[in-house]
Amino acid sequence: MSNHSQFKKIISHAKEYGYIFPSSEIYEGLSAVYDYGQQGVLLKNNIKEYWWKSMVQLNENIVGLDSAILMHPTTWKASGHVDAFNDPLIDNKDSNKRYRADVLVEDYVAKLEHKIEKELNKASKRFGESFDKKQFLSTSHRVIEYKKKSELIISRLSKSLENEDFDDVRKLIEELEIRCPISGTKNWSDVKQFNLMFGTKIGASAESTTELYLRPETAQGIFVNYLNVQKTSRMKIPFGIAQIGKAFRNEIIARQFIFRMREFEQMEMQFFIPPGTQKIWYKQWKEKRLNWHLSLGLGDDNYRFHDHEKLAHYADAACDIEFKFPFGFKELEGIHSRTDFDLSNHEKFSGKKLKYFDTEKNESYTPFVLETSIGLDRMFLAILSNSLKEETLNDGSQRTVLSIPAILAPIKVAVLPLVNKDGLPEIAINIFNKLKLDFNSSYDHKDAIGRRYRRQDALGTPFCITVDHQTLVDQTITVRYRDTMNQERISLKDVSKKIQSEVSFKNWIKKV
RNA sequence: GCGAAAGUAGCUCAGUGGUAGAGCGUCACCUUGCCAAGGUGAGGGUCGCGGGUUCAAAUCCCGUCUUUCGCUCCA
Repeated sequence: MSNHSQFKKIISHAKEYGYIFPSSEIYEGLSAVYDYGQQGVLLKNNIKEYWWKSMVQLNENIVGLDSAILMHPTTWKASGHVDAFNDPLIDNKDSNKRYRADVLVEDYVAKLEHKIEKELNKASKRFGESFDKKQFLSTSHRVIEYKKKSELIISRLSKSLENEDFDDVRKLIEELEIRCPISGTKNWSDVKQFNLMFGTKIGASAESTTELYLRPETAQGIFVNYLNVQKTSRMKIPFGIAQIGKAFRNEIIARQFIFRMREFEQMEMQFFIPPGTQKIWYKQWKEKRLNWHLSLGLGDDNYRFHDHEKLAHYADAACDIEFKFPFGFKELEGIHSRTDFDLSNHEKFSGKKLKYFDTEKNESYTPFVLETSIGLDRMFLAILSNSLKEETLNDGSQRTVLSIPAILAPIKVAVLPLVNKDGLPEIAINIFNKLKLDFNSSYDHKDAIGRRYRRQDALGTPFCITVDHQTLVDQTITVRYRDTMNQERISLKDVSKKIQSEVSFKNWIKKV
């Protein structure tokens, strides 16, 4: 099956079996927004729980947090998002290429600087040892002209950007006769401001409203609370704060099903460490996080690290754990050494001291931060796309199976009477009523047993318990396994224990 | 945002100007079957939406929305 058709198959399977629906579908949908259905919400919750337990429950020095989506607007100035998430963009109408308008101008200025360098080199060759760089720079007409020009351009650009005068940015590009590197033409569109953050308002009356943003990342809720948590939990550095929550980004193009959405969910852990130790912790968390992924058994070859060369405004080291999606290796989780960028900026903007007093070192400092940030929806997609298989069995028949790792499977067990008579349904319902106290279970008596097995396969249910006539005689049932299709006869009283061992956190995380 | 393709039942799709179809799935009844596709019946669609051309539009034209792919952009 080609990757493309495999991906389409995943999308339709997700809808058909209640995992994911397009948002507001009866109104023709909303671009790049999706809803999680009855199966999807269970899978999603199970992913969250597996992550949460691995972070918070297993680590004495990591605690949780659930901060609000709405935050004080200054938060986003301090975090750098107001600047970094605001790009003036311009399109060339001939090549249909989009550029950052400010980058186009800056490239032009860089060319001027380059010309100055050239003049310098030429002159230095001409004058030999007697060349006085300083004097040349201050006397060469050409150099002075270039310098003046570039200074003028830069000051005009920054002034226009500051005043959000995008017409002038466009005028500047036209006056400088900047051409598109692809088409070579000067046929430019208007400059448009793209704010990657969603704006909203608080307050009911028009006069009293305050402009707010929906958070573009959950991390800042952790940063502004780190001292609250540290003081009330008696945590000592190094310690971490974990959080799962929604974030919003007004992506220009959101695509590829739930891979890039405008509303998405993150699972983040910010780890607070002494300055200078970030390299050690970076390495350690890279390893830990990869092992967490591998524990789910989706295939070791489906993961790889991708180190960032271009770093975000807050990082001094960063990498992704990439997963092999149907459309190629793509980011699943990011591990970033965020330095003290966020905390020291929050100190600056809030005027509040966010220093930690280290009793061992007997000094106070602004902690550095090591971040692990995983896209929950991407994790969901990774599992879904990896699990969906079309098998051809020995007898030539087809089987669609969703081999979701048992610990994450939405429904753990289905209880099925072999036939819908002879008292078998009553026994099966009894078993179901007991099992549902511990597991998400389902009961089904409709259609032939084989078909019911296949139905559960497509839903991703790892275990089926079948009650047959022998159950009446010796109190045994059969457990039928989704992935192997094998059956095993066990005593009725061992059923719960059996399922428990297959889906227990202890047994899964042990595989790390 | 640009370009290409697509949108008809829950899913996959046929239908290319003349009464809206199939397979699978769903529901009911029969069949009591250990790995899909037994029988009978039922339900489900103003053919993405809006406009136009026409005696007549799922079908032709225009616009629009949504999705996939390619470019582009992006923590």
